[in-house]
Amino acid sequence: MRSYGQFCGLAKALDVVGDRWTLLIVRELLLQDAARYTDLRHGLPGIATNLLAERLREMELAGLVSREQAPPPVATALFRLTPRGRELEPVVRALGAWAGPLMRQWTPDQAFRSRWLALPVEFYLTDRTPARPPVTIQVHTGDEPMLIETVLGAVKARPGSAPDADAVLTGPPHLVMGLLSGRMPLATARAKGLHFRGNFAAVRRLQPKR
Amino acid sequence: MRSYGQFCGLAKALDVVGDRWTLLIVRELLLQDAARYTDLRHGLPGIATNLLAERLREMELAGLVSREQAPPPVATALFRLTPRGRELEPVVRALGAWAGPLMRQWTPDQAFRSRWLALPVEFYLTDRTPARPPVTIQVHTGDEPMLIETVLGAVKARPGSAPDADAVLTGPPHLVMGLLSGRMPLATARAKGLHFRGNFAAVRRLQPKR
DNA sequence: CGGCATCCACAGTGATACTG
DNA sequence: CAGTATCACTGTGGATGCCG
Repeated sequence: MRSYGQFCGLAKALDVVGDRWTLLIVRELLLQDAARYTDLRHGLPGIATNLLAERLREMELAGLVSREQAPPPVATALFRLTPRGRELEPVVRALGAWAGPLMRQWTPDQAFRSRWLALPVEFYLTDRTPARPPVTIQVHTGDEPMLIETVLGAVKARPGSAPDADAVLTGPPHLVMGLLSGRMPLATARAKGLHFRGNFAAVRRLQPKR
Repeated sequence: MRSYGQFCGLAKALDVVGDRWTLLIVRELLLQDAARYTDLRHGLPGIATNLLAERLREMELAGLVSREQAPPPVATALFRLTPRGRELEPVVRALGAWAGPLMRQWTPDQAFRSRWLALPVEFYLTDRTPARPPVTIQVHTGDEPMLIETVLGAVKARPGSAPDADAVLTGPPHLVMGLLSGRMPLATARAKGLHFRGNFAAVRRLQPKR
């Protein structure tokens, strides 16, 4: 991208991360820690492969991303965020928070990956009663099952399944998020097509921060 | 800009503010409150006039900006941020903070506007001893003189001159910021071409937050 | 002068095909 | 799997013109 040529922090930051796709690549690497090229492609539906290659090169040059050759069993390149790249987390967080009101509708033409749930869940949810025994919520939405767990007051999300989860949510992502955030009552979510099974108290443990 | 088509907060936010120049227009309106088209052009060196017009139209449509017809003495359109637009301040702040390390060099080919000082000053500086009488620092750098003042523990910056300022700084912007942030010792700044006059204790009142 | 619209050369983007 | 190559298309920036 052409530089703005302005001596201003915002402009300088955008000179580096303002390119199309760049911050979404940061998102994927915040979520995956180390990712192969193909993992990134899967997490970035819509990206052209040449653009992904070009962005990774630029981001490596800018010191945001490191590329390492994985040991023989894998024998492929792994991409990670450098510490400097990980410092973009507050930027991703701020943009995500701002987008909250834009996330109440979902249409099937919008691509969705289950892992993306982890960002809003970990950034904006907290455990209302951290002293009580931890809970596990199974979520079926998107491309792979996800687990949401309370850990020492925080809420974590990761891909996985737990047959003994306290609650199981199945349905489109905006209903899942509406319910998890406490914004949408269970009855409403159900009426709109969410399937819920288990102990709803486990869901009520979650609460937006602040 | 073409939509990413992803149901993800970050992607949705970038669908709205990811266009080139959009966040810089937000910056100008955070700094100026109400700005005429020409003010915006001056604050956005390098922007093509058709692009500014197009962005303003898009931002109005997205609910970020409002356009009002100023009363007869001015008789021109004034642009403001809507409340929704002003909620982008944390995004601008996060990107600006991330850019900190990129702001230590300045070359004359980089455009600079004195008003831009207000963002780092008000976001990241605080008054070390708020109980003591307020201080005023006059800064000469960029296109117009600026005043930096301590107000109830906060630090404010605005265009203007005060003949009785406690301190006067004259020189290139990176030296001014280096000195104000306390990162650069006075001797170093002077050696590099900053002119300082007055009471240095006034400058030492300022301190990066946290 | 303020507030654009138009035109043009060019750089960035995205779909597809291809390669080691 | 991990890209590179190609190419049509779109967005950008610079210049200029127009109109109240």
